[in-house]
Amino acid sequence: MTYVMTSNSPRIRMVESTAMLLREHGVTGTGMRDIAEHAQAPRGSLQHYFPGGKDQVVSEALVLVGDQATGWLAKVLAADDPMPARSVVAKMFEGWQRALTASDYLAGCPIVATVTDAVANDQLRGGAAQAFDRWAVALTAALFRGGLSKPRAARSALLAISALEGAIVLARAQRSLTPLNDVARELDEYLAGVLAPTG
Amino acid sequence: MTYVMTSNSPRIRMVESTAMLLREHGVTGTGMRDIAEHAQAPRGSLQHYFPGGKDQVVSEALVLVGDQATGWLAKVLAADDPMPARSVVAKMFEGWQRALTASDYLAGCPIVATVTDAVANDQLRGGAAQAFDRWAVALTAALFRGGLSKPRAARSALLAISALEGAIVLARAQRSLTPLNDVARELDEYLAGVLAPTG
DNA sequence: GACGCTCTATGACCAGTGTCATAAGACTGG
DNA sequence: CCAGTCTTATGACACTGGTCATAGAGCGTC
Repeated sequence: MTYVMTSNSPRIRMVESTAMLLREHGVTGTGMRDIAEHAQAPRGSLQHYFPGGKDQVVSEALVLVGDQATGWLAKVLAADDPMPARSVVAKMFEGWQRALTASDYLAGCPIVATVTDAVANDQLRGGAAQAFDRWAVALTAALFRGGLSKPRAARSALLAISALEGAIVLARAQRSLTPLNDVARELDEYLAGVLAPTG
Repeated sequence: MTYVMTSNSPRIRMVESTAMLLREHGVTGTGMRDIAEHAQAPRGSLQHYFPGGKDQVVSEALVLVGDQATGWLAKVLAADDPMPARSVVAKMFEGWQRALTASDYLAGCPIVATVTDAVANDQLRGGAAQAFDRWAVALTAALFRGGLSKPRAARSALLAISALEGAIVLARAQRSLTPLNDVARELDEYLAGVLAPTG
């Protein structure tokens, strides 16, 4: 699989490569040599830019994916007319449907991968928690602007993220979009109910 | 952490140990030596009982957790009076809340762990898919008996499993039950809406 | 008792890991 | 031009991974 690198800086390239490799192989499955090779950078540069070792590279990769997740939500928030909550969630799912088919169901969420095989590592676990939190905060804001009450938006964001993450895992296991589609549909129905005037 | 082994058979003990270790360390993070040690069995026995190597042990562990997941759902189905759908889902979440606090947020779902760092391994990926499928089928039946229509029960089961799995990951990352609680609450509301006569 | 089978036990091998050490290149400021 | 710093490049180390090979117990059967 070929990836398009967005930067010429070796440092950034390595962080991006780490994020990509994490998706398919997890933390323990991704070696420092793999990262260097994928980023087309020498192994020595890894040591140079990331004296904190593997933990540092992975941590920065988590920050990067946090940026990506919150990035388009920030755009949605900055748009002139508010996007309805149901559309926000729907678009989030669509993005992952594309990602899954494009990677032949190999790519998953790097944050989930980090949690599942590095819970015991406080630095990485904390980084994952922070990434989730940033995502949840951004989505909460978007859902609030999209018509949900504040406390409801927070809980709905948590539900949407959880359901999405779980559905991604199911979809990868079955190599099928069905879980993602079904979950998106029921989630939409839930949102419709929550948004209904008959609160 | 001490686990209670349910069997004296070394073979079964090793499969059980594998399932337990998978929860905290994932596939790549769990070594054959770890399994043997945890099961208090010699390394040679692993080779003897599982000539298929690590893949075989992990696969059998996945079958085991599939059994556990479908086990109590079968009991629910066999009960005289049907358990309402909302209660079924609620109880599923409660079980995981206990598991998380008991393990200090270290233990996750072995199936998720397998998918996240062994997607490329067809045998393991297939085993995970099968475990998910058995679970979904059993839960669908329980939800159907609990008051949902057949097609709705299938999609709701997918949503519930996805949301649960995702919430487990979030909870482990944050070392908090909040995601699990919030997700359970919103899921319950969704089920209430789905069950409402005003379809 | 000797055989055969199941199971236990241990040592070795090779490929892989993250990290360290060291040196060579590249490029800027004087 | 040359000194100094940033970056690249490679080799080595200590360790762990799964697997293979082989031998040793335990035990029932002919």
